[in-house]
Amino acid sequence: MLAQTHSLSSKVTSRRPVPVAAGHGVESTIELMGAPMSFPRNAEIYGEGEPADYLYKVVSGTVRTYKVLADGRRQIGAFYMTGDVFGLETGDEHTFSAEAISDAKVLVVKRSALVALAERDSDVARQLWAFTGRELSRVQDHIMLLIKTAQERVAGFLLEMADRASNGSALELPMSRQDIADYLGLTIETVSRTLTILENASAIELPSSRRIVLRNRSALSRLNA
Amino acid sequence: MLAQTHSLSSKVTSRRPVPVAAGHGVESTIELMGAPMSFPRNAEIYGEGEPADYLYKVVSGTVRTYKVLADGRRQIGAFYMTGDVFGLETGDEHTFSAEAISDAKVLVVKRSALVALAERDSDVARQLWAFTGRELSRVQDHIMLLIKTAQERVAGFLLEMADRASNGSALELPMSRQDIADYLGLTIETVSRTLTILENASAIELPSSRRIVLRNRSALSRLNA
DNA sequence: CGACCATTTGATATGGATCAAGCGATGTGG
DNA sequence: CCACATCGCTTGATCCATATCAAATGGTCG
Repeated sequence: MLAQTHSLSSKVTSRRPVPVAAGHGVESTIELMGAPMSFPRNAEIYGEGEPADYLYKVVSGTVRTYKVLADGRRQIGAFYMTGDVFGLETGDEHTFSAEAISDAKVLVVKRSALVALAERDSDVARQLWAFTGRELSRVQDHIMLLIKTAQERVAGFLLEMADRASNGSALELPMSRQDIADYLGLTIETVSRTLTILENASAIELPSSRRIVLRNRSALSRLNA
Repeated sequence: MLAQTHSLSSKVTSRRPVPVAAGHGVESTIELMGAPMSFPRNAEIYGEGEPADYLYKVVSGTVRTYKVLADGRRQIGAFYMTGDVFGLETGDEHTFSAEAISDAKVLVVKRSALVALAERDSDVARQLWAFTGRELSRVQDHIMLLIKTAQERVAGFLLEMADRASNGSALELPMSRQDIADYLGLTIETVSRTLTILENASAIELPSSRRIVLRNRSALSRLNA
């Protein structure tokens, strides 16, 4: 837990009028009800086991969620980028911790407000469900990555990132090798070596360590098994 | 796809009156609306990519869900036992296939019926959401298993099964070593060897291959990291 | 420029996979 | 009722992908 623990109680009462009618989903509701907050690089947004009173939507920057095992192994559950919603739980505690990877702005919404809204507005209810459903299928895909070889994992990771955060075929990674390794269940050395192999196979280019150009997507897809 | 593809259209129109009022959840609704069906050992219940028009609740027996990669590797997503709900999707296709591990009876409910009900009954809506949420946290736990050592995975698996399907410390496994291996991301040989190691460490006893007695849960928990 | 941190590269170790054989339970036909 | 085939499981021997340990390189910031 960092110094930057947020006390939202005041901020969350939105400055703009709360939405009333049905017919529009949570997306806009979050925009309307969300209180903007900023977190510096590596700041904790919430910790595993803390009450899940808020959900979040990334405005800018990138967020990682993770768990640490007793012996220090860390597993990153997901990376969230602009537009992604995270921190929504059906239980009352966060099951992962969340940190800003880079300086990040997020909208923060009180969960109880949305749940109350969902009571009356079945559109909102459906969208809350849909968020959890999307998360579920993301995690299922993640499992399919974790049973593959190192090359397949790294290729899959690059394709996933390209789908989400690329302009054309150039890719600017916000996260470190350690983050990638902990997401893929590999070591930084293996991630680094694998990237070199992919570069030598001219599937990618590495102008700098955080910048990756996908030269041959079909080769990557093939590797992705 | 097996011969036993089910055409439910007729059966699903329930013989008992459809529930009316709010205040009770999906659980009882499934009991009321569900059409009982039986699947023999190894029968397919649904296939990956098929329309997810129904959801299921296990009455007896055990069900596995799985995906197969291009090269034949199979990953089992989950085992569902008596009382468990499976096959509920937020999208319109099943993301995994489902098969009966042993002869199984399930209740089958048309998803559209529940979704329609959820429109009016926020209790039902909340429970649909909760099912997906429970599934999500199961899959997240599964990920945490997959990054561990073989001993930790097997120990974790045994503890999980004990929590769900044991009378006292005796455990009757409905699934084969191959199923366990494909759930844990290991080979059958490694599963078998690991069980032997746990037996030699007197953490468990193996009266027969499908019967396992947990002798020392805290040792298993310790292994579970 | 120099210190620091992230990343890459190299050398070696090892956990689990693979290949292969043996074993025990279950079922079938003679 | 027994011989034998079959199938699932265990055990053994070897191999290999990735981890671990260690050093070199590069990029960033004072």
